[in-house]
Amino acid sequence: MEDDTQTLPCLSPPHSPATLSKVLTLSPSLPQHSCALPSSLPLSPTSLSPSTPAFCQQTAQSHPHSSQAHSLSTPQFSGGQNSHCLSPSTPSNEDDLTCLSWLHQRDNLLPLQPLPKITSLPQLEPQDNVPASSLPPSPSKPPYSFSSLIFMAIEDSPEKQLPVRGIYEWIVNNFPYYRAAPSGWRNSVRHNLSLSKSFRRIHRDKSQSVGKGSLWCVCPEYRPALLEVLRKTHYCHSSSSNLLNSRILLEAAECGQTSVGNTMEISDLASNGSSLSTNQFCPFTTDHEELVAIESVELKEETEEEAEKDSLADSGYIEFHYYQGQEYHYLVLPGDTELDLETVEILQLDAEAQEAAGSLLDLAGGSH
DNA sequence: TATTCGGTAAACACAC
DNA sequence: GGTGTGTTTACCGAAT
Repeated sequence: MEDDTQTLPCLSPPHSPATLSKVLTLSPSLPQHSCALPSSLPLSPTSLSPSTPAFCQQTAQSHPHSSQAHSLSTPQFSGGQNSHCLSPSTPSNEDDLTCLSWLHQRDNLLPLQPLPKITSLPQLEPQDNVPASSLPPSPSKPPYSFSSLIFMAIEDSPEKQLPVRGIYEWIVNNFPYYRAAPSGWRNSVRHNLSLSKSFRRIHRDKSQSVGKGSLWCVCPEYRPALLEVLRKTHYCHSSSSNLLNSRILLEAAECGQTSVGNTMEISDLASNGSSLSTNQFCPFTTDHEELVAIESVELKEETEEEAEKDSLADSGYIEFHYYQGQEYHYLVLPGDTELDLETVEILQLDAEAQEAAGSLLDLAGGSH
């Protein structure tokens, strides 16, 4: 019964959230039992230093110019070259901001799983040389709702659609808790799929049928809401000062996209102005630098003129609209963002950051 | 206190 | 007939 997932084709990307979880799991700010690592990702004590996350090390090597990683606690990735999307051949891949690349690129996702609602922090500063042996054996239940899990699973798929079985597998692969959990959660998944308006069933052509059931996708109109839920979940469970976790799900929105254009969410932009990182989670276009500049200009204009029209205002966000090339984009910022002109200028002028960065999200930094 | 939301369990029908 | 999928209902607890 439970073995089916083991026989399923692997739908998970090479860089699953679990990967970075290796690093974050060892963060003292997080319960050490929070995340069980996939068997395919054996712990390597040498790469588990919280102060020097593996992804940072990797980035430092691949991006010598982005060495300002010293100020960055979030992972950096080689954006354009990174196969952020599971479907490299996807036509829209290059410009695809819809891919939740963060699912692959920031393994610091998983560490959020078990976070208790404890916000005490000072004593939670990262400690070096945390022995892997100190890791408790069993993972705790992720804080994400099933809707969020389903959302992430679907968004993480190349075609942005998955069969129920594929959703099962994604969850199991990325959240070890469910690997050993009673199978009841699958019922919950199905329950959510059926009950939630956020998900839509796609009837398969019988000619294409590769098994039972249908494919499921995310309703575009509900995507912002799902992203918001993710964000809130993140904040709720990562209010600690652990920078490694501070931007995980915020960046879910970075690549979010609605039917009308691309969406990027910079949730922590204002909250951590001191850390303009060059991290790259989002698969920006090759014109990213230009994109940044355009966004910056738009930020100034829209902040003054359009903020009140923000359709997301109720959710605490401000939208900034702009055109890039032939495409319409909009940038989503938290409503309480205090983005001043200086910051905008920095965004524009920080050529080095732009060079290495692929995501404004990481320019945002974060400290919650 | 009432409402909402999410999780869980169960039952049932249907398809493979 | 067994199993997986999809739907629905009900209940519970936590959060608002």
